[in-house]
Amino acid sequence: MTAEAVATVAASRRVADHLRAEILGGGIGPGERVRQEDIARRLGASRLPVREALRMLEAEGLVEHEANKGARVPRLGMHEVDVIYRMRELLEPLALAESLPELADAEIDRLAGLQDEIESGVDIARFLELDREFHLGTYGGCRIEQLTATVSRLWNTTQHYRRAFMQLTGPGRMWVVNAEHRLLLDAVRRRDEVDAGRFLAGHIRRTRIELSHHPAVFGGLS
Amino acid sequence: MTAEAVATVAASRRVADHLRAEILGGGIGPGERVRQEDIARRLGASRLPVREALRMLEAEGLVEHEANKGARVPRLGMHEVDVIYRMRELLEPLALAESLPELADAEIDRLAGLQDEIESGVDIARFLELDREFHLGTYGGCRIEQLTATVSRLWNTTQHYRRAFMQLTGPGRMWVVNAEHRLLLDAVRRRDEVDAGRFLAGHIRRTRIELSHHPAVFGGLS
DNA sequence: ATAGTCGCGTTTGGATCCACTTCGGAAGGA
DNA sequence: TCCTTCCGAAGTGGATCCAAACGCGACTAT
Repeated sequence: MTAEAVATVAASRRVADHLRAEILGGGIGPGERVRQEDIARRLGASRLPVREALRMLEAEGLVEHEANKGARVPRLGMHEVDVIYRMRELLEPLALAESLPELADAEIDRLAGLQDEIESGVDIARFLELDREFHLGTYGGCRIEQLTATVSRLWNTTQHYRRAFMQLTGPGRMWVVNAEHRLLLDAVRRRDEVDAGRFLAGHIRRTRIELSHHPAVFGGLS
Repeated sequence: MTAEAVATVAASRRVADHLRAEILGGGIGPGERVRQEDIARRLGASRLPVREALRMLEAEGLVEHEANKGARVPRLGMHEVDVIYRMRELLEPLALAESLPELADAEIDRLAGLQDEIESGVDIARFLELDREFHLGTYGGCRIEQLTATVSRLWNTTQHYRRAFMQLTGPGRMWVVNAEHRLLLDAVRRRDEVDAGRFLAGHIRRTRIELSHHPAVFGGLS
């Protein structure tokens, strides 16, 4: 319609990006249906790229698909989220070790800047964005597609429960997060993969355990 | 064509299953292109379900997609396969621990039967099928979709290199595999997740190291 | 009054058709 | 002779149209 065809990126990718952002931002929420025609009209595209986009998101674990019944955002139980966090404890130190030698100093500076903004006091939505950008940023040097893709999937599928947890508990224990991030950053700067991996695994493990103390995060939703 | 429309399974799933079997069976091989029209004509379907199937397989890591250039089976380097095996060392013991309490005795008997057939002496193609069925079977009790899907992906993307390795080295050290499988099976029967996890990690690690001693597996391919 | 059944609307699944990009080859000029 | 450029074929991306399946509501019969 309007002159939006500036960059000829594939429509299916554009749709997928939009839907991903909407789901991660909390606009859709677990258990909610995603109707093809709605999305198509809303994004000004045909249903076909929407279908392909939904297949991609299904691959990323962001939606689940049932034959003749359409797509919906999956609803996870506490145990499932717990195991996904255990997977993160195992995989992310590996991704970090792969990334460390390739990580440019300038990039580490940028990550430190993100942490500065986190400590400056931001709202929950912004914190979730920054935290994600910070951690995934530390894996930016990892060239193993399978590993980075898997880690992203694990982050994506649990995003909603991180938000619910933050909304439930408030910023009271944010100082712990900040301390862990600072220690992690320092180890990254020293290119010390052992230290960095230990801090990282501890950071994820502590979050997992705190999550398990708040079952309300998984019970009461939209 | 023929009356194959017995069960009305979605065409896209049928296409995906067929392609997956063909790629895992070695019919397509790394670096090879997968043209939509070819597949569509060959399976008697339109190009649309083929496109959706390719998107699913892309999600499973079996093909990679480039805009306006189509899909091809990815070609992995030695380091990439090495890291994927490290991921397996970390994740599969977790999947096994999740699976063990739910695994029925009858299922364990069936897995032992698979190992019997492996030891009876089979060709490489059959061994690859049995080995895959054996290991993934031990994770059959794991109810965490993200974990089982990830493990399957890791198996899928490295299948071709396992085949190349077997063809290169022959069945000389098969007794090691058999011993490891037997020890693993025994620990599984005892529902000992610590022992089982240790044997499993060792099994994967040994394979990874042997693979790394044979760079020819990654160099010479059609 | 309630439970079962029929039927219509909504939504997804699939096929055919058209447009755009890419790659290979041939022709022309330096 | 070799490089450049243009053209055609092939293949992918996208849109519209048609068929099939699920869900909900109304109606009927017991």
